[in-house]
Amino acid sequence: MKHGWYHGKFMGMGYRLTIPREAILEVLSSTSDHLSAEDIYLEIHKKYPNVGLTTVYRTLELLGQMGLVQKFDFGDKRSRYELCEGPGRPRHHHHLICTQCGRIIDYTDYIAEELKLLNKTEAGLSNKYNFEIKNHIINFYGLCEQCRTG
Amino acid sequence: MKHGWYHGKFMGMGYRLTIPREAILEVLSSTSDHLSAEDIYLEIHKKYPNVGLTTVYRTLELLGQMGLVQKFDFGDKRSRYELCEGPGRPRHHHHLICTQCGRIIDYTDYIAEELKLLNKTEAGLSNKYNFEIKNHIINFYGLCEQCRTG
DNA sequence: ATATCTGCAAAGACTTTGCATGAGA
DNA sequence: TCTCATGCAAAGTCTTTGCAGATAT
Repeated sequence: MKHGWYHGKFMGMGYRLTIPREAILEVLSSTSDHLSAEDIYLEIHKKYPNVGLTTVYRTLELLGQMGLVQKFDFGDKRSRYELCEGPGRPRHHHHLICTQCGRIIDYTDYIAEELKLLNKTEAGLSNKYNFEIKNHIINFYGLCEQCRTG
Repeated sequence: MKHGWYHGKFMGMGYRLTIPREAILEVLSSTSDHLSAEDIYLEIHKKYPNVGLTTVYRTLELLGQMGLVQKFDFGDKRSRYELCEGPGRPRHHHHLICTQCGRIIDYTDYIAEELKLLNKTEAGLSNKYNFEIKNHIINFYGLCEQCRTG
């Protein structure tokens, strides 16, 4: 088995690098979509038909704990997952979520300024609450172009 | 029936102001906790034992659409709800979420600076994507004081 | 008066758990 | 070898839906 950039991370935490785990990371790496567990399962199923949905859920949970994957709730009722780290990752981004039609727009604008503020905020919050911040989410809710006019 | 600050909003949208709806708004108004649908149901049940959980869900959905209530997902698997508007509302705040123990800390620090950035961002995004922003969420994920040391 | 809202029960959907088998280091 | 990971099936839990009766305006 070839060893990706995440190999060290797994070993370091005492986890095993298995086919399903690599497959899931591959799927997440190769898209910028916001995939649900089932999306991932179906994709993997093409290449590894014997990998079960249960394993996908368990792996996503693990990857979440490892800080490799972030879980999102966009209002449809299934969780969605995105890779946080890794080479070739799209830039840090946030989401515009249409509360009417559920459409999601990724945006990467204003990130530089935002990051400046966030870093400052994070430092202050870490200090005040003794809270170690690993990640953050910013979501904007509203109406997309179509739903505004429609 | 007395008419709260939200009466006009309901009438204006063609909705009826009913006992369960007022009761739910009252419960949400009287706490700064992040209540689940069941929390709200149980609270209301003390005073109005005949109001059903279904109605709570339906009302929260409606209030969400009206922009009065915001729905959150903090990682435990039930949705949680907070009032957005209204008199005596706690200041605009965001959340620190401990990914280990699930503890949630509200914070209101740095909001002024944040708001400045957000307004700028919102203006830019509205313009670029023709997206009408109604609301936003910022969540920080990490480890709380106890879980860091433990 | 009448369109809307509610409550109960049942269904629906996503996610988790139990347990024996299989696989990585 | 030996612990950790997987798959299947079944269970669990939150949330939604159907429908007749009740209610607000």
